[in-house]
Amino acid sequence: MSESDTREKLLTVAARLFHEQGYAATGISTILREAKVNSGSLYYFFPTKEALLLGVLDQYLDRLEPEVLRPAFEKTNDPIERIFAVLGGYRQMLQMTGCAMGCPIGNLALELSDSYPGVREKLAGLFRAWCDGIQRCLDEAADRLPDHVDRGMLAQFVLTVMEGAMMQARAHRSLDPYDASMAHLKSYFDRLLAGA
Amino acid sequence: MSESDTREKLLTVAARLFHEQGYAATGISTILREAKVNSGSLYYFFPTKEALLLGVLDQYLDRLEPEVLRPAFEKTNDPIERIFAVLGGYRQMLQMTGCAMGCPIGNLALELSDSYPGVREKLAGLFRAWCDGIQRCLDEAADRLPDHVDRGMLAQFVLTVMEGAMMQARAHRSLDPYDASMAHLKSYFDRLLAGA
DNA sequence: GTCTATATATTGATAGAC
DNA sequence: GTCTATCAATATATAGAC
Repeated sequence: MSESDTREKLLTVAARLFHEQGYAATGISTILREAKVNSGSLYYFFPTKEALLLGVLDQYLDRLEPEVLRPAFEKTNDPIERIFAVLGGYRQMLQMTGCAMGCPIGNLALELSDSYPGVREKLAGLFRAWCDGIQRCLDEAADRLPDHVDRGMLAQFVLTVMEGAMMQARAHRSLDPYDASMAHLKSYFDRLLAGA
Repeated sequence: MSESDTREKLLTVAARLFHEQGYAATGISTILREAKVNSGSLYYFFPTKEALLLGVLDQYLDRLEPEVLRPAFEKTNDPIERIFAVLGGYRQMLQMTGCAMGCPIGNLALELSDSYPGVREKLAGLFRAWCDGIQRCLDEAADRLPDHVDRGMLAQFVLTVMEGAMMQARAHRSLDPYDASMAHLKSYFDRLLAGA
């Protein structure tokens, strides 16, 4: 196994465990066991557990465009439908995990925004990048939206609804709250687009 | 100090620390030190750390009506304004903590929905109770809302937006995302109320 | 870069006197 | 109900040979 394979494997396993169990609840020893890597190797690449987390967050940023946004955008050419295609992707993730796991970024944001400043900044950067993707869609649909709408703020609202909806779906172990919130978001968009 | 004073103090300190640091990141020893209580006393009242958490959640449910809903409802008689008064209360909490702490229930929901079944159910119960409070307002305003609106789902949407907005405020350490999302929620309500 | 062995602190929880 | 002392397990991290 090449050097960077080990690094990648550690990032993959750590990302999965942080997502499944949370950061604090995931022990280094569990990561080592599941990645089949020894302690010395992990600490060769990542001096601390926090550094490993930062690596995981960097990886999420790298994968946002190719694995989250682009696949959804490819489903349709209508910019507003593209936004709801992204939201549909998260619904699929909920469905596949029985509404157990939620958004990996959102989970970490509420678990440890405060604890580590560097982590908080990276999480904020991830949210900003996600919103940028949504805003690109909104900008494309600018002529269909009322003039007074701040498209950056509207993108932020879309993220807000998505994260809140995933939280509710997870807490209730049901897609219903997610679908209900998506329906209202859709209704809001319909009204915005109609009353331009 | 009377027996139940000790229990109350443990619940108060544990609630604060779980809110500030998260559940997994909060050690029993820290709770004992800050509550000035000895190990034996804690385990007399709560057989495990999880039981202590369940106690904290029970306390949150007890205090929802008197400390969250009623104070907000007393600020105005208009049922829709009452909803936004509740949301304003959370804004105040964000402001007082420099956007550091977020919603105690939401934080716990994303940290440990999956880990402990009993905990997840109590969290879901808390969310349901909160939504019930909002729905009472919506029911009062039923004649001003379009007939097709499911008021339970709309209450759920209000919670979704509130939780998502608190997450964003915390991640960005700024009230702006919270205010932006509240403005959009208000705009949605205005459109619903106008187009009844 | 990887290996094994280990250090040190802290974790949640218990025992038994009072 | 509260106290002190302590347990066994686990935590993150390190040392040093290979």
